[in-house]
Amino acid sequence: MKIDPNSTADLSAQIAAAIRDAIVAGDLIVDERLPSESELAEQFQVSRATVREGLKRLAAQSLIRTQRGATGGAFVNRLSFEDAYSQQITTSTLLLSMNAVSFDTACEARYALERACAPLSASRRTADQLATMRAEIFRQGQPGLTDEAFCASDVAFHRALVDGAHNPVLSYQLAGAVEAMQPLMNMITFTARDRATILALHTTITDAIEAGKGDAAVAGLSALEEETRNLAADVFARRAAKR
Amino acid sequence: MKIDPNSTADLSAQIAAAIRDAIVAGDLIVDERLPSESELAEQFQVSRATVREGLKRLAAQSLIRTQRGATGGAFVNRLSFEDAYSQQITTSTLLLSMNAVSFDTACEARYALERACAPLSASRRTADQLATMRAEIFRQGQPGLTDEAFCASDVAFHRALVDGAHNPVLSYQLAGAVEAMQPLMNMITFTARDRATILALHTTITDAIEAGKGDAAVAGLSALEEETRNLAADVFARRAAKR
DNA sequence: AGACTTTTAAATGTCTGACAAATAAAAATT
DNA sequence: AATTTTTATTTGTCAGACATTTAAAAGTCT
Repeated sequence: MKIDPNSTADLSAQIAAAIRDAIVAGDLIVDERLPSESELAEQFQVSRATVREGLKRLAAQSLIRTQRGATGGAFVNRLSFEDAYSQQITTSTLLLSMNAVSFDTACEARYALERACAPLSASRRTADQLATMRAEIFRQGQPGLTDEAFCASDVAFHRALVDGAHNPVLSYQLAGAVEAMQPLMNMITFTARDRATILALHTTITDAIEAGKGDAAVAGLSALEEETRNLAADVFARRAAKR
Repeated sequence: MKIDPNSTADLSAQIAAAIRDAIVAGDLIVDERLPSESELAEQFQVSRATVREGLKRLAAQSLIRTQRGATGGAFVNRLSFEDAYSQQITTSTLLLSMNAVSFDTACEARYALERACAPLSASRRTADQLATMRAEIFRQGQPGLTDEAFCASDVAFHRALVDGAHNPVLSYQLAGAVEAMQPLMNMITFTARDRATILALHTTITDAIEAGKGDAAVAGLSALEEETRNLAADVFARRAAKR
């Protein structure tokens, strides 16, 4: 682990990169303790403050965790799926909001990915996941539900569908795509008729999943995608007309 | 933007969270300049060192960038797809290597996602992307290619396929899945016969993409998935037998 | 007046040294 | 032997200083 004294980059960034590389390369293994901040400072020939800034960068990416006290220090962190989820969601959300990604583009990506899960979910979903989907459908039918609550329930429904594939890697990837769409979905106001249409499609999809018919679930998702895009197009058209 | 003086969490983490929330909520917009470190220190009632540690956390996530000099400071960064790619790849790679994700699970996720792109790619790919795919196939046929180079070319091939969908959100999601598989793929040694089989499937897929036949491309990817899993199973079986 | 150079001010980057707080091991006490 | 106290180690935070970079302001020359 070395840093380049001729580089113009911040020392703290170089230190973070050096340690990160060591972790990715497997030179530092999970739960291994890094040298103390003072020792690292001596190793890299920098001050403790600079080492700390480097370590904070790594902590922000959940690559290390720190512990105070006599036997404390910085430890290589086992990146959990949960940590990765939340990072993914933050990143995806900002990516969409900052880059003028069109609703259609985001929607297309989301449903394409979700269709990839459907056949797996149809053959593997647990009774529990199926029950969650039914419960969310029921909730979505309750009168007096706010648009935000409707969207949140929608996310929960799709989350259960995705988790039904029983593939943590897929769930992780999809978490970003599904959750990042929520702010965009929240811009839509759902009429009672819109909700009824969506509900019917959710039921179609759930029935297909229950019956183990992946193809039918995929078809249902495609119909839902079209419906969602039409709804959004209406909203944008109305908004444009107002100006 | 406030921090909770009763919280036990690190002050630098709280500061980072407060600013991150402000960015996600849209209170701080892209390219907006944050107050200087000294001003933030006064606002949060902490030392400048603590503020800096918080800012470094945000910089590690590409949420801000800093500039030195008279008109410098910390600016809200427009999270680019490129930045998001590389973060995704690091995260995905570590996630797989640290969590004992089976080859089959990773492989299944990867090909499921890739099949989601295939129909879009079949209808939208540019001539350029098609040429890239053909070029990589040609490279993969060269004798004397190392296993690592073969894998790298494989990644480039699939990358072009995914980018053919012309959906940056999909490309971003897939970047992680495809690249994170590479270390796993590198564990496999490819015989000449294996390579020929893979090459044939790559050609099948490319032909389908060129002809605009999404279904055929999907079928080709499924065949490739099976082939890949069989190869891996052989490797693991041989390795187990050696013990 | 305009072009060039010098100065200045503001900001981040780094260093030093100190103290606070947490924590586990070692030592002392009951 | 069990409990309490002490000690050492480590991270978290602070204060102040200086280095470096940068752009604007001031000054100088043609």
